[in-house]
Amino acid sequence: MPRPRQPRLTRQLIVDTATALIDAEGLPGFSTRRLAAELGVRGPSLYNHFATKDEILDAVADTVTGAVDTSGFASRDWVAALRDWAWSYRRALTAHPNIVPYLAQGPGRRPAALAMADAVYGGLVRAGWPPARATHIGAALRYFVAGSALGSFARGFVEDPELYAAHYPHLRDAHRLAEHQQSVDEGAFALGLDALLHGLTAEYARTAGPVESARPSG
Amino acid sequence: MPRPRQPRLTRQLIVDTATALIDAEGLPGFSTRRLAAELGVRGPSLYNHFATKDEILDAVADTVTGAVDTSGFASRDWVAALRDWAWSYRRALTAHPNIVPYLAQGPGRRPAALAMADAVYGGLVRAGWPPARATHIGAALRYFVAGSALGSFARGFVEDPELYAAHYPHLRDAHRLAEHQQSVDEGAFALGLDALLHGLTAEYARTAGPVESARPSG
DNA sequence: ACCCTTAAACTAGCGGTGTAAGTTTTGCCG
DNA sequence: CGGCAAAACTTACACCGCTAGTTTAAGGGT
Repeated sequence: MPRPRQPRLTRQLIVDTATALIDAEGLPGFSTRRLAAELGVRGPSLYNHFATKDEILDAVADTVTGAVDTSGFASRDWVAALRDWAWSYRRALTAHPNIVPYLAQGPGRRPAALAMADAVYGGLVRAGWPPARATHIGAALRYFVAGSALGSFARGFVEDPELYAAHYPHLRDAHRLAEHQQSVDEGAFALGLDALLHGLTAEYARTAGPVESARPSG
Repeated sequence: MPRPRQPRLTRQLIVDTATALIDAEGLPGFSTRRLAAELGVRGPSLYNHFATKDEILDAVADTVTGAVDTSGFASRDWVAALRDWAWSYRRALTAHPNIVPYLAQGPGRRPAALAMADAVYGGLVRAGWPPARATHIGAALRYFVAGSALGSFARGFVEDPELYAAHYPHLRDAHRLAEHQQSVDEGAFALGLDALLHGLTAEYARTAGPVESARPSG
């Protein structure tokens, strides 16, 4: 078949369909041939629009990351900004959990991830954190959010009571976790985030300060 | 070739070789044929010892998790125990970073991961944390450790200054992160862990208490 | 109005993957 | 010592990412 009157594929259409496919069938079920079939097309046609499969995945990941809101760093104090950002970040990832293992490996060349890192780092430095500390804080929060979206604690447990009862006495009711999965994960996230921010606030009082009153000695 | 005088393969030998191969070439470079070649064998022979490739990966992941030390929960206060565990957990994962994306998806049916979860949960409950809180704390710490081992913040940046300078003003020196990768990641982990534990200590003072003096209400 | 370049689909095919099926020979147990 | 299970093998299937070359339509230049 030759070139059609109207192009059947667009980068945008490919990315949207890929996102839906990954959401529906997971990363292992996502192949270029399968994606092409979903688009009514023949596989290699995708390579007219993307150079590699990873480039498609990067575009999907970038779209997901693009939904994260970092506007708090422009308008609120750093603790509130971090909290808003972390929750927004988490919501963006849990909306498409299957892409997280790919996405979590690093910002790489994805512009949205870089813009996010830039906004967080800039906001923290503006709030008076030393640059090295700002990097650490951004990384630590990213660890926590990515980990929470990736390894849903509850989802990992198998629904087979027998498996646990025998050998792991404290986990006797672990299979019930699957029922409360969302609430367990959200509760753990809320607790951990609050604890993190609490600890950072204490650290801030000890070592950092507003930009206009730079600390006198190193 | 028929059955040999002495079996050439053992589950243990397969797991060890698989671990080394994954360490050396990463998850994408790990295939059953490649592993078999490394063992001087023909590919399908592995299926005499493991049912699927994932079962091999589970065994590798379980061995890695088995190196995590949870003994602190038996001998130290809960804060020190959590700290020791988190660092041990992190060391175990960063020793084999390439398996982490697979491992981080959940404990599943891997006994070492389940034993670890059991020890942490039990230790926290013994220390006076309400069961639901103990679950949340274990999960939160796991998020943080898995996230830090998975998405090394520094490793994710590309070594191309131009890429950042143009569009992300605050990340102008991001490419330098690659040079200090280990120190950035460890610093971020140390900061985040301390903050988490600080926040949990405050929460403990507010809501929990030793088992022998159970709170009177709610 | 025509040519020519480029775009966007196609088909064919390469080397690789996980794994199922069936074969062969050995070691061990009754 | 007969027979069965174990552990290697070969063959093969369906799928994978991706390359190469083909075909035809779209669109810009003269």
